[in-house]
Amino acid sequence: MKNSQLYKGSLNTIIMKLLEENGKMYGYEITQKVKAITQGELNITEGALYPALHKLEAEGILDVEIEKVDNRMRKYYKLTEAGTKETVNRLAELEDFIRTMQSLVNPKLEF
Amino acid sequence: MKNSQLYKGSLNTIIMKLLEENGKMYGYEITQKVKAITQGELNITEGALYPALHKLEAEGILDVEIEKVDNRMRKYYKLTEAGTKETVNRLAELEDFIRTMQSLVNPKLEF
DNA sequence: AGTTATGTATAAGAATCTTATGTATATTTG
DNA sequence: CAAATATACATAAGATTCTTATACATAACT
Repeated sequence: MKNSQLYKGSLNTIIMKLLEENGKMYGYEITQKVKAITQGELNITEGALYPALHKLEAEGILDVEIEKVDNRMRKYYKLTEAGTKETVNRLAELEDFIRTMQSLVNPKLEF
Repeated sequence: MKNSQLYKGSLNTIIMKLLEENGKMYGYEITQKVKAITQGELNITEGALYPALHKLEAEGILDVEIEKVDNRMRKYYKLTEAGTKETVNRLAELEDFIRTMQSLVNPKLEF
């Protein structure tokens, strides 16, 4: 998704957070949204996104709903009830992670 | 290194930052230092650490120096000149990454 | 007419990490 | 004193995640 290896492992959290915020989204929409929010910093590739979405669906985190718009297929994903709960955990983990990395990189400061 | 997948890809940056700060360190020392700094949050496994050190050495980022202390072997690693330069880049990448993740998770706030 | 944008999908390979195992010495604990 | 824990390095098999390439299809722009 980026030249930097750091983004590895963060895709699921990103997807879940966006869905929590926007209710339902389709794959292509997610890629564009992330690109916009990060001002081009982060480009999610399809090869990473679609398998991730399928896996989250298989795990019961996401529900899917197919629509046809302008004669093109769209698969809208939204969080299940379990997915909504899990998102809370994932976001807490992300905050812990960021705090931990800050403490490693900036050991002098308090956060 | 942790139950959370988020730490994937951050090991190299962590190693390089610690070596930048402490001059030279050996593997086991790194694992203990990280555990201490993060108050147990992050435990680097040997299966991740040693291959990472070997690779950084092969890439010319690290130099190695073997010592024998208390009849036990220690391999001290330190940044090469190129490694020191690269560390600057990696830390900048980490800050960008953290900022980007913040903007995704906390889109209302400014950073 | 050809390129770009929209939209989803998968497969091969790379990279990173987990888990398990192996070797060896020193120290602590029951 | 024997056993467990700590110190110290190493690798191999497998899991997971991602990149890169490819594939299909329609819409819009140039």
